[in-house]
Amino acid sequence: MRIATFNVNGVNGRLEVLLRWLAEQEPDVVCLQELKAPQAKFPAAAIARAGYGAVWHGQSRWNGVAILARDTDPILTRRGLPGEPEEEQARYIEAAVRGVLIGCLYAPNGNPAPGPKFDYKLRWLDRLLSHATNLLEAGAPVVLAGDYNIIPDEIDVHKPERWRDDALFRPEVRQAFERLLAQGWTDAVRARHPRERIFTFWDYLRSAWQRDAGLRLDHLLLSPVVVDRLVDAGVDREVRGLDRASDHAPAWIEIAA
DNA sequence: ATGTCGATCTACGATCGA
Repeated sequence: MRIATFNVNGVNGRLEVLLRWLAEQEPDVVCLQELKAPQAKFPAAAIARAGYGAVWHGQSRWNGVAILARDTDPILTRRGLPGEPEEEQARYIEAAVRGVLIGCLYAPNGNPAPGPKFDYKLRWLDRLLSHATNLLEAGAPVVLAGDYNIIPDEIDVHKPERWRDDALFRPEVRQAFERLLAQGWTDAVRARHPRERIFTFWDYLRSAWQRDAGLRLDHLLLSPVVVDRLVDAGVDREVRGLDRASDHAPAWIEIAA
């Protein structure tokens, strides 16, 4: 069973790229972020024609998250994190697919730091950590996948010194990621490739893709029972090189059925 | 400092967030 996460950067603007990748890789579960589409404009019909059921949490202009499931419908368990105000940004959705609970998240970018956007990012991560610890309690198989907007470590960024003061790499957010791991979650791609330089994002600016000046921002965190089933993990880099590509590439895990 | 996207409005260019 293959579970992937992909920040599409506009689900309608990138529909061709998304459908092509779905057809080629046939992932069983897909977490999408940055839909940039209101609830009514999610391309559910085209995605259904590709063979996927979907649940989504849209928002006009920005944010937006979705969970797709091949040949079945995800069973929605929540939209938004616990304790969020009703008018909160659309950054979290959760559903059960084939016996695995899938949390799909899009953490705030947080730049510029310091500032109100950075403060919002830290508050949002606090809410995520509270929910994450509750998810572990039952001992069920859970995958928390998405764009964390966190560079976990120096190996995850092409030039660490240039990113020292950026909201993606500040100690406060790296510590939030470490606290998730301390709760008992496993960073699947890093666990599978302990010393490899792996990126999931390349900026549109300054020919970042051509220079391979990337960052690793998209992560799949596994609860302990899922780690026991982990077979492989990786990144579909070639998707970043397609015409009209997102600035992110999909990251994925393969777990024993 | 650099300077690219998608979506949306300020609407055939400008803006915001990333």
